[in-house]
Formats: sequence, C-alpha cells, structure tokens
Amino acid sequence: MDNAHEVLIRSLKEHSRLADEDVAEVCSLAWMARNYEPNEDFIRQGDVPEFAALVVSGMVGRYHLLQTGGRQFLSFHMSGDLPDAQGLFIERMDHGLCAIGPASVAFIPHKEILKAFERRPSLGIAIWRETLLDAAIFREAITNNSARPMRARMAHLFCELFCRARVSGLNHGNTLQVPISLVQLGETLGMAIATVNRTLQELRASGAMDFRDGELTVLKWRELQELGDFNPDYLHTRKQTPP
Amino acid sequence: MDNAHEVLIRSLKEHSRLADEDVAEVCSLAWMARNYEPNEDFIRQGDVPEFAALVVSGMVGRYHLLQTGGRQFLSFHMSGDLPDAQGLFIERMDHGLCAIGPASVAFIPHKEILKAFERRPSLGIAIWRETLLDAAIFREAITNNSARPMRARMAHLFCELFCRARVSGLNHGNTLQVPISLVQLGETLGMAIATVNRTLQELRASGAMDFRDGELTVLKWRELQELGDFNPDYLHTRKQTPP
DNA sequence: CGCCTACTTGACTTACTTCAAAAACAGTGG
DNA sequence: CCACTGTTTTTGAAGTAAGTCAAGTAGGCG
Repeated sequence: MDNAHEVLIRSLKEHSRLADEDVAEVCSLAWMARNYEPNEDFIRQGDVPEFAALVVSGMVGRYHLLQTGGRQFLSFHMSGDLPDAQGLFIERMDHGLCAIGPASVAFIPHKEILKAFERRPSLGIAIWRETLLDAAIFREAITNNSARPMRARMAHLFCELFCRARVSGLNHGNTLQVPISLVQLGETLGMAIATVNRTLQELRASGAMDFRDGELTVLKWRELQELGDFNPDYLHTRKQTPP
Repeated sequence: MDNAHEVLIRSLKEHSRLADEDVAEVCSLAWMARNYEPNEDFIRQGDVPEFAALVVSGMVGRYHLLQTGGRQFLSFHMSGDLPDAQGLFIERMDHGLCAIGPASVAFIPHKEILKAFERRPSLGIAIWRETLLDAAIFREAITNNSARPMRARMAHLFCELFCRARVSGLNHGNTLQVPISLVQLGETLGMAIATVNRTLQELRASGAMDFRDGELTVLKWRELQELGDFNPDYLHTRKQTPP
C-alpha cells in the first residue's frame, strides 16, 4: 500500500462516499513521492505552496515557529492525511511540515487538483470535508492544551493518535508506531521536558498505556480514555469505538 | 449594514475575488435573522446543523464544553464571519456557539448553500477559503495558549481581535467593542480569573492598551504587537498593517 | 436601599519550570 | 571490540508563576 492513489482513496472513503468517477479522477492525478528522514522539513513556514502533500507512510508533524525561537507542534499526520490541504486556497503557509519518523510523502500539483474539482465537484467536497476534520482536530488541541491538566493532556493526545490510526487500520493490535521524542511531546503539549518525562511515568504507572522507543501500547483503552477526558466525537468518524 | 447579503459579500470579498454572478448568487440566498442576548446559545454542541450561521452584528463565541463541567472558548467572531461553515459537511457539531455581547445572527439553510455551490463553484471556493482562514486562527490559538506566557497570550488575543475587526472596518479609530467578561477571557486563554485580572492590569500598566467595560483601546499598536509576539501573517489578509 | 453580578485584592499552596547533572543509548572511528 | 561523541531520557533540588480560596469593592438595576 505505497501507492499514493490507493492511500488517498482509502482515506477519503473513511468519511465521504466516493462515486466511481471520483475514484477514477483521483487515479488520474499526477504525483511524485519522496522519502524524508526524521526531523526533515518538507514544507516551510512562509512557502507559497504549489503542491499538496499526501502522507503515504510514516508520520509527519505540523508546527509553528515562534519569534522567540521555539517551536509548537500543531498536529500529527499519518498515511492518507493531506496535511496541507489547508494550503490549497491560501497564499503563504503559516506553518511548516516535517517528518517525525522516516516518512514517505507524495506531492500533487495544486493545478491538477483544482482541475479535478471542476470535473468532479463531489471530489472537492470530500477534500473540503477532510480540511474540516483537520480543523476539528485543531479545536480539540486548543481545549486540550488550555483546559486539561498535564496528565489528561498527554493521555488525550495518545488517545487521539491511536483512535485515528485505528480508523485507518494503521495500528498493530494495541500498539502503534509514534516515533516522537519527549522533546517533541513537550513542544506539542506545551510542557517542559522534565514534566513530559514525569507525566509519562505517571501514565505508565497507571497501567493504562506504555510509550517508549517510539511505540505506543494501549493496555486498557477505557481507563486511558478516562484519564484523557477523551471523547472521540470530534473526529467525526463512523466506526469510532476502539478495543 | 444589517442586511445579511451585504455583510456576507463584504466579508467574502476581503479574501476572495467574487464575480458578479457570485454576488447575485449570494443575494438569492434565503435567510432569517434573530437577535440574541449576551451569553445566549444559538448552536449547541451535539446539534445536527441544517443552517449556516452568519454573524450580522455583535460578537459571538465558539466553545467546547468539558466533561468536567468547564468551558473552553475556541474563537470569537464578528460581523461577516460564518462561524459554523465548519458544520457544512459535518454531521454533528462538536462545539457550541453563543452570543458574547448582544448579537444579530442570520441563518441560511445548508440546502440553499449547497445548491448555490453547484451553480457557482467559485462561490464554494470562497467559502471553503473562509473555513481555511478559520482553521489558521485555530492553529494560532493552539500556539498562543500552549507556548506563550500569560502576558503575551492576552496581548496576542487582543491584537488578533483588533486586526480582524480593522480589516472589516468594525473598529472606531483605536477602540473596538469586545463585550467579553474576565471570566470568559480566562476560559479563552486558559487562565484562572485572578490571573486574568492581574495580567490585564500589567497590560494596562504597559500603556500599550486598555480594556474595560467591554471596550478595547489600542494605545500603542507596535508595542502591543511586541508584547503579544503578534505576527498577522496567519490571518492571510491583504491590507494587514494597523495604525 | 438591597441584591446581583463583575471585578479586584491578598495570602497561601502547589504544580510546573528551570537548572544541573547523571544515566542510557546509538553511532563513529580507531 | 571498545573508547568517544552526541543525543535522548531520567532524576533531583530549588525557585517561581499561576492556581485556589476567600473576602471585599464597585457598579447596575429593580
């Protein structure tokens, strides 16, 4: 499953009904793929985007650079996500994208996509919906990082990643590759690295989950969900109840 | 300027080029308006939306309810905004909307809007762009509430509100009606009410701005921007440099 | 005038950050 | 194979910013 078309179609079908013509239209899109090393940028804040990126495999992250030098991760994306569909109708990227673990990304020219929309408006709507789901994830991140205590905040992030991966069948049983470092976790959840570590240890001690060496293991889903004050409604997926 | 059509057209033109046919199409949309008291909900978390709300006048807020009882404001919207275009292609609202001050809101049936898109795809794109701008604002809120210290966080919020209002010509010179309470500010920025008050006093003492009785006054834009680590690029507007 | 709500202030407590250093681990080259 | 380097994770101790709690003031309205 390393074909960009297949990956995109599978992903769009998770939330939208695609007619055969839509599928055909997707299959006619030109794309070129590239592999990235962990931490390698592929879209920079300030870029004028001419291609839409599609995550084929691996995990990528979206981030803001702060004028003070730091970075804030905004969201993570995996196989099937179009992390910069956000850039389709925007002149300049207000955020960057980088590989988290090793990742393979396909690039589709905006022009091609726009022509496809003209031929199949329903395809445009499917991708529009994709951007709306993204926005819902952003909203939840606001709430997560603003209103939840550290332990819940971290648990919530893991719940979300696991839930989203599961919908796409990217998990292996109750484990999932999340090749993110503690520093990056801190840059995601707005906590200092020391706190990240201590909070993580609390979560491990709870017995609900483990996370080490870039691998998340969900041991007791219900309890983890409880710890993270996690309600998957905002992900707007059909089959949304894990283990 | 209390006509929903005019307000929407003015707002869409701020970021998109509209053909005369697009304008005509907007003018053909049915709508009905209602006035709301401060704090009154008009869309509830969990609703299945059938209308799109357009803020005609006043200010409204978008929020999450937490399972623990609290609330988290996600964004604020003013004249011309479509705060739940986000709900156009989503089954169930994952957030609520309420009036902040007294507000007038117009409702346009989703069905009408979708039909308009079929006739004028370019209009659909303009509204899609609107939802993408919304998403950019969400992203910035993540960064603001996660990575900036309290003073900057509050200053940034005021910068954003002022900047956005100014683009739409909703300010009166260097003042702007922001009928939000300190409690709500806390629910927006993720701070306790006591901290809100003390931070606000710091900002007043800085001489860069004042905020009292629901009125924001920008005294020294440049300094306020500095205090808030504010860079308006993420708002993606053309004329973006205040005073 | 009294009531309600919104804002303000002070004192106390705690959770998180910061700083600093150690331990674990991976990669490199002798 | 083992020292050497750099990175990531872990731990500890100290300082502080922000939360909590509780009380008081001010303004708006019947």
